[in-house]
Amino acid sequence: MPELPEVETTRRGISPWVVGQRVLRVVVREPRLRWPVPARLGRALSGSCIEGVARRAKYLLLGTASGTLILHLGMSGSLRVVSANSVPRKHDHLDIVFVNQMALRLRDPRRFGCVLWTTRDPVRHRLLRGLGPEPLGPDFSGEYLYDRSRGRRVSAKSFLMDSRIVAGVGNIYASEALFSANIHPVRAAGRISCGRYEVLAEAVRRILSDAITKGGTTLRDYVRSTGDPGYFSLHLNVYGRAGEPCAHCGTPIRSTTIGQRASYYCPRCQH
DNA sequence: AGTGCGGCCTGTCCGC
DNA sequence: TGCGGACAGGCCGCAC
Repeated sequence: MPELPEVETTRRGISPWVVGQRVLRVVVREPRLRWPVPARLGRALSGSCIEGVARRAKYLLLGTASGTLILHLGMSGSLRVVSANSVPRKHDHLDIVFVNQMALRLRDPRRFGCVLWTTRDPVRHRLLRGLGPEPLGPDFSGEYLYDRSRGRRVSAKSFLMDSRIVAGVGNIYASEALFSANIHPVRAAGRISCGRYEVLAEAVRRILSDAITKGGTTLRDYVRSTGDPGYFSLHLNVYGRAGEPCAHCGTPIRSTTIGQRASYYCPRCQH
């Protein structure tokens, strides 16, 4: 499942292969993603150069002179750079074929991802305009979380996963960051001190940054004719470890459901 | 406004 | 061994 670090690693992995390339055509084998792939995509992109690949939250933004391709990998999406004539496998839904006979190929078995086109400033697109600050950007801090959380009764975990509060913190990283900051995931967001939010914000930054650094070793996997990008394995302290001893105190890790999401925490360390 | 939840999908895992 | 069913999971969009 691509979380923010995987999306950032994907961005870095494909950038050298697509930036500056001219689009020859777009091949859509399966338009039924989360939203239908726009029929005008081929017309819009063909003949244009990809000028840059940016990221906002977990959205990838491929910029051209006339508009921006907005791409989300959903739960199961991946991008590879392949030879344009390589045979697509099952779930290879879309190719952006370049003049140099390479192609950017989207694979997404569960089709929770999306491919959209906008001619406006992409950050004003309805999917992006309401997003909170980037967790690795300058506007994200403990003080910011503290200010936004006053009066809020939602759980700390739901608060941290609310993309309007901070963009792109997924289920795994929310559990891990809360564990690192010793904050119980169901504690009301409005009842956490500024100092504890400072620790939490720093934990979010550190955990995401470490994961991106680890992803750097897999960059070459984004370019090959077969196989998938190898998502890196993280060292996880609590996620998926129900029943296992806490690394700090040995108490068995517990799992519960918060906002319909699996959540993991140490009942002794987190409060 | 804040909060909770339904729904979209398929691969994987479990029990029979 | 094969099969059906439950489940996971990002996140939008709706209902209250």
